[in-house]
Amino acid sequence: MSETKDKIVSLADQLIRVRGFNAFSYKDIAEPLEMKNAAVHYHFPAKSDLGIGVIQHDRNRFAATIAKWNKLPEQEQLQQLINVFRKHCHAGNICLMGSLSPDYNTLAPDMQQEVQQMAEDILHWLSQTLENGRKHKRFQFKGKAADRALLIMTNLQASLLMSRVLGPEIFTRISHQLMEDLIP
Amino acid sequence: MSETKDKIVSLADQLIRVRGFNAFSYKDIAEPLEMKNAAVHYHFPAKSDLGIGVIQHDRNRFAATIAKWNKLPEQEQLQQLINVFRKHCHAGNICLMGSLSPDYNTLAPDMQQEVQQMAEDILHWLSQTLENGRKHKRFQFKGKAADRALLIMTNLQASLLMSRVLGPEIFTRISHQLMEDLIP
DNA sequence: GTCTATACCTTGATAGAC
DNA sequence: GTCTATCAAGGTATAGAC
Repeated sequence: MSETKDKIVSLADQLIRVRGFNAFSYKDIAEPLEMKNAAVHYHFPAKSDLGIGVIQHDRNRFAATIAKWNKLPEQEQLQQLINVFRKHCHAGNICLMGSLSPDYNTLAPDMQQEVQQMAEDILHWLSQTLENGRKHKRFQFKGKAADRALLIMTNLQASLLMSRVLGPEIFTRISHQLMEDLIP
Repeated sequence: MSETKDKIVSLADQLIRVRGFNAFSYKDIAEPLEMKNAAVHYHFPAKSDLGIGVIQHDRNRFAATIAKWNKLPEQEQLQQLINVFRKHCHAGNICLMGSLSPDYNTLAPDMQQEVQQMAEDILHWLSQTLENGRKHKRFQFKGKAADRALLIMTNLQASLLMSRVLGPEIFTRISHQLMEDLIP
């Protein structure tokens, strides 16, 4: 990936999180990078290509990140995930899923599929982590790990949405209570 | 509120939930109602006026609805709320908060304030209901009722988002596990 | 309350020179 | 790879007749 392409993806990622996929334009990419509208279209012909680029970049980064956490005890792995969300929260950002899923119906099919796979990625990892943590007596919870992963995932995702409206202390309260529920 | 105004608000409500505030236009309102673009502007001069109209309509309806539930035992009140969300889910809709909070940064200040108040409305009611339910031994949960309300609210809100991407069984799993956690 | 007509802007996207 | 130039389409919003 060229350096320019990389900068475009980074900026688009920010814009999606801060304003939403349907609320930014190629102009918002081109201007800060001091290039022309058409130059952006050279790298990403259609807007959905740009969206897909952003998601794939995020999925790769996520895969690399959880690989680094691999040896940590499960409760610390989860805490690391929460820290990632906290950083987003204090930067005023929401997560990609939280931004793209409301717009899902307006997205091109190939971009929809990418969103779907991103959701499956993170749920799969979280289910595994919860399951292992329970096995090692580091977590306690009722029901299936996959269902618990859904609950925690929705907590984190929507906590960023609510924080945007009601302030960042919302995130703190949610993440603390969530951890307290889980630790024996 | 005139009948026409009412139809406009209903349709705008649908469009916000299905496609998002920044992804529908006055044309999408005017055409199905067989009127002209300008006629819609007569009722709602700016798009933010329309957005505010939709939110206020929803807040009023919510207030009327919870008043009707007032005499029910708390776990049934919560189940009623879940049923409302389930209906949205199967219609392919998300909740207003779930749709408007990602777009929050792009909204006019007076519309932002309305979104904020809507969030406070529902959190206030849910906190009270949880607190009363715990007092009457119909609910069990750790921590403050206000924090628990945040967890449950984010579960419900984001369950509609995830259902849109991964299918409606996501909502079923989340709402069941959520209730099971809460019932002694 | 609704219409026609229109002003004015931004959008996503393309063609072709360099 | 980036540019200038341009496109058609669609957006919000307003003026003024009926």
